[in-house]
Amino acid sequence: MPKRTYKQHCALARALDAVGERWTLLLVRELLTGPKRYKDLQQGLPGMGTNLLADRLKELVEGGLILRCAHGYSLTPRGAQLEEAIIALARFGAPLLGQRKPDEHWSASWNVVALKYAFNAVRAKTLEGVIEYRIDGSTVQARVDRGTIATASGPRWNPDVVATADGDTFLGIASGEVDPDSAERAGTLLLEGSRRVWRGALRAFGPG
Amino acid sequence: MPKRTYKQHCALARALDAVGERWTLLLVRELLTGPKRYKDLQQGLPGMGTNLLADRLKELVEGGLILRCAHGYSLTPRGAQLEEAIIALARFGAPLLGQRKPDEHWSASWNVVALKYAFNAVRAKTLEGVIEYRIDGSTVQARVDRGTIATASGPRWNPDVVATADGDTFLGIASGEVDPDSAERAGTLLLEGSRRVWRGALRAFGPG
DNA sequence: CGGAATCCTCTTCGATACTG
DNA sequence: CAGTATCGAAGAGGATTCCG
Repeated sequence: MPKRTYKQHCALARALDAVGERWTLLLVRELLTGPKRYKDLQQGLPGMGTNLLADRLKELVEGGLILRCAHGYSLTPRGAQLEEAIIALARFGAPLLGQRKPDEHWSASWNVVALKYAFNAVRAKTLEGVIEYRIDGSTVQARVDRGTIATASGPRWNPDVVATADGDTFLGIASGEVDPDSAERAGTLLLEGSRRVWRGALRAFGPG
Repeated sequence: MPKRTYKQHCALARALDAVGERWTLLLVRELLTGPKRYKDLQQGLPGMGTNLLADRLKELVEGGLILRCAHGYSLTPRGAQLEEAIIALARFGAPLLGQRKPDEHWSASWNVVALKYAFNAVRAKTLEGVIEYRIDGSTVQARVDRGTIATASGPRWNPDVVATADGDTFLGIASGEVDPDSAERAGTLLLEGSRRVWRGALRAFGPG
């Protein structure tokens, strides 16, 4: 099996040899929020052939980027180093998001990554606290402290404010098409806890 | 032409829809150092079919990432936004570089990108000045000022120090396999100008 | 000569069916 | 549940040819 390579002595080409094939970075994105089973990966990657998923998993294990574990597959520390590149790519792709098309898939867990790329360290300078997002039944947390951010895919920290809404409402707020105050009055967005932290979060994660 | 897409409402998937196909990011890398003609691109991307290059160029023009210009093709401001993602990927790929294999291509112009990803803002805090690298006849400059870096693919600024060597010597120094002082004594590395700035550059760009 | 379009072969992808 | 096997469709790679 002569694996296809660019044959360039270049760091970018090497990275693309390792993770540049179709589906690979999306697979890593799935594992960025914690270990996943084969079945969960399939559901998070609709359209990916099951043989291809098996192939990619094998490649990534051989490359030392992921690990077989009791609960399926998880990222190694080396694999987790891809987070920065994924965030940078996502930041580039964000302006292309537009409105969600009817045939497009969407998963609440992708918001963990979204929080990171949307996070604006400069505007978050004065923000400190934990924001908990409850989206379509799943929980995502962001912990902001002195211009840095940490995220979690479940309830890890004690939240200062809890925001509950369905996916479309959050997507609308994130894109700037939905006004948070209006959504709250309309009852599609429910806020519990510190208003001050919530307003800071809007500043840190909002568009523009 | 139904273009292949991941059909996910996710910023990473959107980015990969736009630039995730084979060769695309390497093509953008070529243009990061300035406008290039079709022929130059072919030479910088050995192994890429000419039809594929034409297709990719068309896609990128349609996507607003590159522009036809008098001298061939150049990046638009939007296309230049890919630099951060490319640097992040290259930083991930750098540990995979190893030694240059005999069948691997290498181009001096790739060092412009390399300087950026290898640049360590923390260690460069006290460095200020312009370093000029002359590699196999081509000139690359790095301008460091208060922890920030700018690069140029030709002689744009007045250099504080000029380092002249062949590609293998620079690759060896970058990977830590060649000691700069030994290389200088051996005559494979020639330094002209400020020793202080050179030592600072070694700290800012060196491995480890 | 630079800048492609065409043709043909080979590999990879994606979907479905199948197995331990 | 976690994969393997199969096969048609799409994409990639190389050579050649065409066009201005």
